[in-house]
Amino acid sequence: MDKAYTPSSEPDIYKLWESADVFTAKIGKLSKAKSASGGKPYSIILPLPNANDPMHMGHALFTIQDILCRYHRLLGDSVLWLPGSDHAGIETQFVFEKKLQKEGKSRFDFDRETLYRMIWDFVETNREINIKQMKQLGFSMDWTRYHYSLEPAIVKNILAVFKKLHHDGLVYRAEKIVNYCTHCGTAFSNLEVDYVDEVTSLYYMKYGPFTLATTRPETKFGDTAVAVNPKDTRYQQYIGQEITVDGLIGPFKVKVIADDMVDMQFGTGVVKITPAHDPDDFEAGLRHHLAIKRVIGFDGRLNELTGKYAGLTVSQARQKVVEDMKASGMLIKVDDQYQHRIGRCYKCKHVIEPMVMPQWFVKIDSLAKPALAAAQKGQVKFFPLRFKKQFTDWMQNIRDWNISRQIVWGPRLPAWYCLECHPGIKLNFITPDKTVVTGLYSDLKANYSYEVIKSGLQSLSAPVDTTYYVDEPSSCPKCGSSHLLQETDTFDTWFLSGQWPLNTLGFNPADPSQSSPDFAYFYPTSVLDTLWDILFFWVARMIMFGLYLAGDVPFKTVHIHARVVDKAGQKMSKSKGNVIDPVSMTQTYGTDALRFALVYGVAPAADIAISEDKIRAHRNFVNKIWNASRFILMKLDQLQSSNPDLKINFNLPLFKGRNGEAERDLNPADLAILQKLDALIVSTTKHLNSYHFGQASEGLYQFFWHEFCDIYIESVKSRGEDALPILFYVLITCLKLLHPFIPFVTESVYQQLVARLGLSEKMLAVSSWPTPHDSKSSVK
RNA sequence: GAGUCUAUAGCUCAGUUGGUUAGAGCGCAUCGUUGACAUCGAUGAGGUCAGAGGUUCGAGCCCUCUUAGACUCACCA
Repeated sequence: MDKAYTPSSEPDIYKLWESADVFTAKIGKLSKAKSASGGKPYSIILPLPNANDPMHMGHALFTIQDILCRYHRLLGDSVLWLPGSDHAGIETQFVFEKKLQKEGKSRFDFDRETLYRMIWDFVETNREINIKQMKQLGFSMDWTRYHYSLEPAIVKNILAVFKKLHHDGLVYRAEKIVNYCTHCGTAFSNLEVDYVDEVTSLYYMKYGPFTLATTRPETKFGDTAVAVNPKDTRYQQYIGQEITVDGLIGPFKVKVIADDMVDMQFGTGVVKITPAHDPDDFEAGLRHHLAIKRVIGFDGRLNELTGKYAGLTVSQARQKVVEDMKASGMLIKVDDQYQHRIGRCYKCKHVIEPMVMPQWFVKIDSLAKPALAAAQKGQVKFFPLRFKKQFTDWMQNIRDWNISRQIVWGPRLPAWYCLECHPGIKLNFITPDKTVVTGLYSDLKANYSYEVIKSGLQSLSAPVDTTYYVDEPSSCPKCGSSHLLQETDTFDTWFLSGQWPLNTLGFNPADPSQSSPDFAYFYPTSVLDTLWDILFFWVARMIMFGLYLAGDVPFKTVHIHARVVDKAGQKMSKSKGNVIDPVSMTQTYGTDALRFALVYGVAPAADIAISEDKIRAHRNFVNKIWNASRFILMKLDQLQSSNPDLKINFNLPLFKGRNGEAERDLNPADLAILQKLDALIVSTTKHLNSYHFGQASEGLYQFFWHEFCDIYIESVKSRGEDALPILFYVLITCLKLLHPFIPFVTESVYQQLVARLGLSEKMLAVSSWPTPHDSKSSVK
């Protein structure tokens, strides 16, 4: 054996496991019943990484799942850990557009088919890297069951589920106010908006007979009412009246409405109502049947209804409007220290512009109720338990889910419109000579053929009342025209990943009875391990889809782990320059060192502080294991050189009588180490069963280094062959206990032992979980 | 505004139903090791477990309040 453990052998060890096919799940075919608790299906679906993502510490935390899988494999369970990767809709398109930008191009230079293919190729190259890196981290995933979210069978199922939702009356189109990012060019769900406290200005302006306070003077062109509180004695005489407001581009008239939404204490107790560009005002508009007047376009600029302000961006317009109001004496005062919350795009950080536009929604109530009940009944358990409350609170207040995104990277919604029946459909397309054309079909049909429009199509926007067909008709069922176009909106990524456990296990939404054997055997899965940040995005959606489609939850336990942060408790980010790259750490210190550092001394769901120092410390631990093993084998060498016939008797004496058997004599040092080892087996098992990985790893570290190496091995240096059985017994038992955490060094050592001792279990990864030597110790 | 979490040695953190002198890694000090160990071993310094009060025979752990951070959710212009 080399003088020190060399991580460069890790890829060979991984190949050894792969060649023995130990990670491939076998349905109901267990090699042997290895322990009382073993022999059951145990499955984990990997929280699918984004296909375009380079590996970071978040991925390295899959170690937790690997520990569980390897532990259960040793228990004798039929283990499936199913890997995959996600096309990650907006995330990927965002990265790709940045790349285009560097090349001096933009997405508007291409038709959607071309753009889609370009992103596809971009993702394919990265997907391979991702897989290679996961193997480097030793993850015992079943690569024969790897899936990608855009593979044809999965997309087919997604579309079938959409049709089922539609058939069940749970899908609808509606013109609602949505969170629109003018920079990303798409709407988002409520979850994708970050609200940031910011200090801005609050403008007090003359507004007909009133003075009112607003943060958004530039939207006044879209006002269709002004509101006061019905109890406010100051304004009683105006309620129901129509007032005239000087609008900078000429006077306009609005109605004064009374609504409880108005806080009499705030500002002057008067609020201008802009239903087209504010969520609250939109709601008020519904209550009072107000007109919706759009004055901001999807490009983030004021439109033709704003006179001289048309073409200005929102912030430019605000500045100009304020200047003009000041000049004309309409501006009363400005509070420039007004603190409030501004919604920003979680992706690009630009201010979210609430917009009224047609979108696709899923009615969520009938999906959420069973999911809520499942959490409350404990059908899905949460660990740590506090996340259950967070989950149920959210599920009780859930709103309809906007599933449509105005991007190209993802499956398009399976809905088709007839252009001839609905010439009011708005089109964007690029002609063969690379000109971008925008307009209503009714205005364009004379100059452009259907074929040119279809092949160059970038996006379309159909009025909310447009008839659609969810099965592609060859011609319009109403008018017989063949001029049909498919909706250009794509699915929210989470609509796909919400069905991930079902799709990867071979569930057939069209006919559940035709689902694959994997589904029958491994569903519901055992554990879902993830970070809390996607509890609502992903976990909630999976539970809803699982119950809705398959009638059962997708996993029995949700295990929430924390974020990896740096030594100072800061989130790792490129801009802070505090990112520790897991791949380079494995190259420097070995994968095992990194893995152990990620779980050692970490409390459940507490932030995981990682530093190169910590990884180095655990590299030393890994090396300690290597050298202790080397010492024991050298001891064997020495003894065998003087006694070639030396045989090791592995029938260790029990230190308490088993079944009334008499106690045997044991050297006090032997007795002590065996008793402590038994306690270690019991505590490690207990901690793994309760997801206390930090404590499990600490116990193993303490025992191996300070009990076994410092005390026991030191004490046997002067002893002869009588010490060998217990030396090997303790070593092998420790290798098994440590293997889930640090698979490479333990397997590497174990292979040496197999070569020297001819052990019956030839591979540690599929050996057996230890039970206490003393029959009276018990493992829960 | 509602809710949740965190506060333990210089630094990063463990401490699972309350029980004897509160632990680890890194760092620090002294000594020893070069035939298991990119070292390793031995010994040591260092904490009124955020503050105050309470329950208890007994509290880092349970309860209340205070202070300081972090996070989640929420439509106030």
